[in-house]
Amino acid sequence: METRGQRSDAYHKLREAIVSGQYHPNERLVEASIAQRMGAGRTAVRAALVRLDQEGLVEIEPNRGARVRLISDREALEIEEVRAALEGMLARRAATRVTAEDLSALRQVITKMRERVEAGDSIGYSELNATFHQRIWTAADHPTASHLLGSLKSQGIRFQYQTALRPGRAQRSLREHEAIFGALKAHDEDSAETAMREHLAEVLDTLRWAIESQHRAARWLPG
Amino acid sequence: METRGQRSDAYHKLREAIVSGQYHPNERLVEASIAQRMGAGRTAVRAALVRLDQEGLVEIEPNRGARVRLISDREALEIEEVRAALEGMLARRAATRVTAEDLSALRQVITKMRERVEAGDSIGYSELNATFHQRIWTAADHPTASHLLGSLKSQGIRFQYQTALRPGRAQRSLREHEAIFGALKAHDEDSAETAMREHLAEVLDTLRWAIESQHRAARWLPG
DNA sequence: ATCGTCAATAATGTCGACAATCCGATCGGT
DNA sequence: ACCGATCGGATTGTCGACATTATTGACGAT
Repeated sequence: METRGQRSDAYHKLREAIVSGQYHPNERLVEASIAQRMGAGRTAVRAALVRLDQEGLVEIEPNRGARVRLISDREALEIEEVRAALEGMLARRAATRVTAEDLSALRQVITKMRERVEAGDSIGYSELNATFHQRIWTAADHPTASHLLGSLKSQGIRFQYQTALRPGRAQRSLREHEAIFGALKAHDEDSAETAMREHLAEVLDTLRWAIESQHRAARWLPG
Repeated sequence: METRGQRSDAYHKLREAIVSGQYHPNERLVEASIAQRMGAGRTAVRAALVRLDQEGLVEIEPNRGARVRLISDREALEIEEVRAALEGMLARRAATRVTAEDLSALRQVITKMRERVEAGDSIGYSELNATFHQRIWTAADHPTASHLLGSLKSQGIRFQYQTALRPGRAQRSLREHEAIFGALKAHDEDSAETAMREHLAEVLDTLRWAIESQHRAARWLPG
């Protein structure tokens, strides 16, 4: 029965396409073409767009259609700030809840991170970074916050690798992660939260630097 | 020339109706009847429901329709935790950004709060409470966080007045607000954040108490 | 050449109809 | 009386058609 998996995942497909960069910021999202491209009806696509709009990934202007929402520099910084506040809280919670498996998984991630740093592989490092943080989310066992963080993350995706460009950042970042790990291992709530906050404060600074240096570059090569 | 203001505000209307308690948790939301009741087409109502689902106010089960989402006790506590983390950050930001008008507005609110406490008017106090916090949001000038807080608040609406039931709570709450105000007035970031965090930690405790005492009551009067 | 007007086109917004699905009730067998 | 199958009403899901609205480009007046 029904070989084709035509479900209501127009939403998931479209979301994935946007997050993975197949559609660029400000690019128009025409219902008909999307519908055709992913073999769904216009109705389903419309519903997906409404959801994505509510989620902040897409912007719908009445009678003018939908486009991929462009996250401004300022907004990216705000997102990072929110992330810091939320993850600080999660780190605190995680400190009293991490299981042995969590800790061993985290330790493994850190080991791989160290490899990546020594290999000078920034993007590999960034990905491990993401899994490290997400493991803490699950350890914290806090669906509400995790959900929000996931949503914010996909909005900030455009800035994901920007922070890795700063020279020497990876080494420092690695040390910060080790500090977080240590606090979690010791089940020390306060240290865990502060370590996480300090880490994300650094990230925030680095992001500010990246954005600033981007502006500087744009001024040299106008157009 | 359309005298009737039939716009796409099916969403706003429905949202307001849910938040204001016209529809109870778990109540079914039948597209046809809602459409009729608010003079919109089924299409618009459908779109509104999708948005509300994404927003967390409504739950759509495929082929089974939409109902007002019931926020569990656990979730209410999680929401309050997130709120604490976010508002702590906002208080810190506000400390360096409050204007003279902000401060005078806050002072006024506190004055009215004191009146309400002395009059024993818990619900009047709760409303002032909301305006106090929201004024801080605007002072913090942080759209991303404010937006999230607004959304969370409407989800937790069911528990809004629960915390006011605890004896003596209002007096303590008032003192906490005064502390926050003092820190903001002094433009002291650290104090502002800690004051806000301590305040919301108290609120969280009170909420735990309220939920617990509710359970206790339910055990005595089964059914 | 510049500006405004207007038509042609493309895309969105909305409606009605119908198919698919679910829920409850009725009915028959044991 | 109990249980499972079956039918009917109610509701959701989807499609196609059409009206509405923006956008583009051509045209003509100044």
